Amino acid sequence: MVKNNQPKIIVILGQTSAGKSDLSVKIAKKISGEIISADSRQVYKGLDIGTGKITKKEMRGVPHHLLDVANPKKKFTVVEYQKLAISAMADIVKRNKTPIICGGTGFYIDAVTKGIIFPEVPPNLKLRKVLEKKSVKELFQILKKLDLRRANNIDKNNKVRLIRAIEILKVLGKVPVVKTTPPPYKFIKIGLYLPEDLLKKKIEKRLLVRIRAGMLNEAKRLHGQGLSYSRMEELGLEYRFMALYLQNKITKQEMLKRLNSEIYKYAKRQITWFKRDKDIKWFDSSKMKLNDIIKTL
RNA sequence: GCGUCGGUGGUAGAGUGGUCAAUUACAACAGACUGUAAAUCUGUCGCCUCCGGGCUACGAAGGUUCGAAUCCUUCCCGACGCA
Repeated sequence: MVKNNQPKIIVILGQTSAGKSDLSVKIAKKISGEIISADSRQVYKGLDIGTGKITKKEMRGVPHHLLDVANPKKKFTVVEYQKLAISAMADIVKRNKTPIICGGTGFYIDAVTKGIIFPEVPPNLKLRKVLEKKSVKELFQILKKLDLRRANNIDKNNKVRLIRAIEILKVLGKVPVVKTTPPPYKFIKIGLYLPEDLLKKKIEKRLLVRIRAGMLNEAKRLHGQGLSYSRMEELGLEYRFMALYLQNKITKQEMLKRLNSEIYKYAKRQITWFKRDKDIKWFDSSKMKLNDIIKTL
C-alpha cells in the first residue's frame, strides 16, 4: 500500500524527563508544526507543576493542544483522548501545519496512531462500585460464565481489567476481539531515552526543582478546591505521594525517597511499553542533535 | 575486665533441631496491558542445571546429633549495662 501522499505526523515519545517537550517545540519551530500532548495527566486543569506541564513561555508561541481539557475531579479516558486527538490532527492538517504528538502515555499514543477500536461501552460507575467489592476470584468466575474466550486470555489477578470486561459483557453479551483501523496519516515515531544513571539523576534533580517551584502548594490548592486526597492518590506519582504526605501518612523525606524510586520505575514501564513498537526510531537524549532528528523526518 | 542481648541472603527483618535456599517487605531485573494507563497486574530474584536435581550457604572455627540457621564450646564483631 502506497501511503506517501498521506499527511505526515510526527510523534515524540519516550521516558519521562527525557526532554520530549523541549524537542517538540524545537521541531515545531523548524517545520511549522503544532503540538498535541499525549499525556494522561497533563490533560487535567490545574495539575501543572506536578506533571511538569509546559509553561506559556516554554511554548515559544507554538500552539499546544490537549492540555487542560479535563477536570481532575472526573476521570478522563483514552477514548475521550482519542476523539480529541483525532479532531486536533485533522484540524492542524487542514491548516497545512504538521501535527506533532508529544508525550509519554503509550496507551494514548497507540490509541490514536494505531487506531484502536474500543467497544462502545462507556464506564458504568454504579456497576463498578458493586463489582469493586468482590474479590478477583469471584470476578473471574463471573467472567468465566459469561465469556470463556475473554476469561482465557485475561489477567485473572487484575481487578481493573476484570471489572471492565464484565462491564462490556453486560452491554454487548461478549467482549469483542480487538480491532484497529489506522488513521490516514503517516506517523513518524521518535523515541527519547536516557541512560540509566543520567535518568536517575535527572529524576532526582527535577523533583527538587518541582518542590521549589511550589508543587506542594499546588497540591494544597487543588485539595482546597475540592480535589479529594483519594482522587489525588489515584492520579499517581507526584500527586499520590503528596496526598499521602499532606495527610500525614508519610514524612516529607519518605515522600521524596519513594517518589524518586516510583518515578524511575514508571520510566522503565514506559520503555517496556514502547519496546513493542518496532517503528520507533530511538535516540539517546543526552547525545542527540536536533539535526540528526530533523534528517529522519 | 565482667554481665546481658544480638550477628540471617543487596537492605530491613522472620525463623530457634528435620517439611529451610530459608516467611515477608523493600530494592533490583524482566514482562503484561484495548474506555482508571503516572493507573492496574504478573514473573524472576545464592550458584550450576540435560529442570529430575546438584552444590555452597544463616559472623568464624570446632563439637553434640541419623539430621543444626536453630543446641554446646571457644574466638571475632556490635549495642547496652556494671566496673
